[in-house]
Amino acid sequence: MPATRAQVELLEKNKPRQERAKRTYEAILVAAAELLVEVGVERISTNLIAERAGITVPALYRYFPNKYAVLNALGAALMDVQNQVFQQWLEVNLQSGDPLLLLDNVYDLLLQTRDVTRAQTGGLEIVQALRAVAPLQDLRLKSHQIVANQFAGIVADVLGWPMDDALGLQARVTIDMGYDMVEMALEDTGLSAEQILRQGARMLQLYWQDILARATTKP
Amino acid sequence: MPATRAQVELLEKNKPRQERAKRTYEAILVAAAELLVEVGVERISTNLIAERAGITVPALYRYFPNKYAVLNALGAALMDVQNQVFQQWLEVNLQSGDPLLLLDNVYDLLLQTRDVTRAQTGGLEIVQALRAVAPLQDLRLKSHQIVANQFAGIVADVLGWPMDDALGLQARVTIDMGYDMVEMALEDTGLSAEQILRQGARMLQLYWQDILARATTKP
DNA sequence: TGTACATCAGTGAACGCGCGTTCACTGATGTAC
DNA sequence: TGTACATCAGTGAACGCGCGTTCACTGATGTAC
Repeated sequence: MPATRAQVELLEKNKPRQERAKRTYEAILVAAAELLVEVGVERISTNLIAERAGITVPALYRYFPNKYAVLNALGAALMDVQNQVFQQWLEVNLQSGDPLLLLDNVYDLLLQTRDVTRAQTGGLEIVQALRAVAPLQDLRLKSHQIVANQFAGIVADVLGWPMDDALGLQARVTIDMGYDMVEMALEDTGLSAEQILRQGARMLQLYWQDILARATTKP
Repeated sequence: MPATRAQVELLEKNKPRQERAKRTYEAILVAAAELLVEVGVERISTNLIAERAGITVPALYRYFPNKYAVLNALGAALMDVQNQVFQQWLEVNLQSGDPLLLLDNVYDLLLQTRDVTRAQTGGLEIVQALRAVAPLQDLRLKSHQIVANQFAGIVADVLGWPMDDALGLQARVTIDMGYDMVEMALEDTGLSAEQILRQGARMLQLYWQDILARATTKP
């Protein structure tokens, strides 16, 4: 039964080789992002995307097998910049020598992630589509998994802890909650995004202080 | 431009009056929930729903003006049972006399919310649809808002605090993160839902312990 | 520096299908008498 | 207790439209010589 949902080809077909093709490819992604905002996931279509991109439909089919592949490309790009923000945040805060600095700067990370997501046209709508559209769900889940593993690895490394299931789960919950906070900050425009993220950062900070406290107390 | 997204009639048309009609109405909701799981939000249609419900399309139109109204009814029902779980949890834990008991039983609340969401066919998919489909977004946001206000009111009441913006925001972040944790527990079947919720409960617990500690320290 | 030509990129036209929506209608229900 | 009838519930048929997808094709690009 879930066969209906999972059997969707997401891989891109021909990679653009010439200059003109690269512009077309980009135009497709830009058009798709705009339409995601304007009409929503449930109404977006290859016809609509091609028209907005200023090309004919068969031109789109040259690069993408269907609309899910377009959304997948959009989603992959967003996951990528989000991951890069995390990566860079880790590096900056680790090279200071004091790993506990990470805890103090969670708010910065959330804010930067918010900024980078908001900067992408349809950033929020892309994340929401990754959640709601079955063939795309793996992308977000795997991406969070990777970031969480990296985070857990560093915690284990810095503190000399074993990289066990418990740590893995704590890292995963932390990462997912972080992204959820950013999503919340973007979803409800009636609330102050900064204040939400400040509370969220505090929550994660307290969580890790507690994890650290328990670990150093026990042995 | 967002006019394209917002101008969707969500109100139901004729309420079912006779017995037969009530069965039809129910069959529509059941069919829609099943199809949400099987084909997803982007593919669900009034045609599909009517066929699955064993009625003709005009019969569906008798009760709902479009598919969004069907999803809205489904979403409203789910928000309702989730709110009832919260309501009951509050009552049970407050009548004990010690309001701090609430903190110890956050895990129970999360677990119960998970259970009730999972019990509804397409429970997770409904929540995801409420996030991703613009005309439905208000339903989830307003529902969380109401629950958060109620929570803030009780905290203010029990502890004799002023019901200010800060408290309101803290309550709102708490509620939203709670639901996000439940969603996470249902989304990633590769992880133990119970362990996720245990970590999530711990996070919220530490957060409120800190809020309480700061409040009682200051004056 | 010029051009022939292989390859890449995009088009126009066409298809069958499922979509949402409306209509005048038939049939079912339940209650007033 | 029986039935006439107003109201409620559901049908069949029809519509125009946008959807995804494919085809044989023309046109653009860039590089080998």
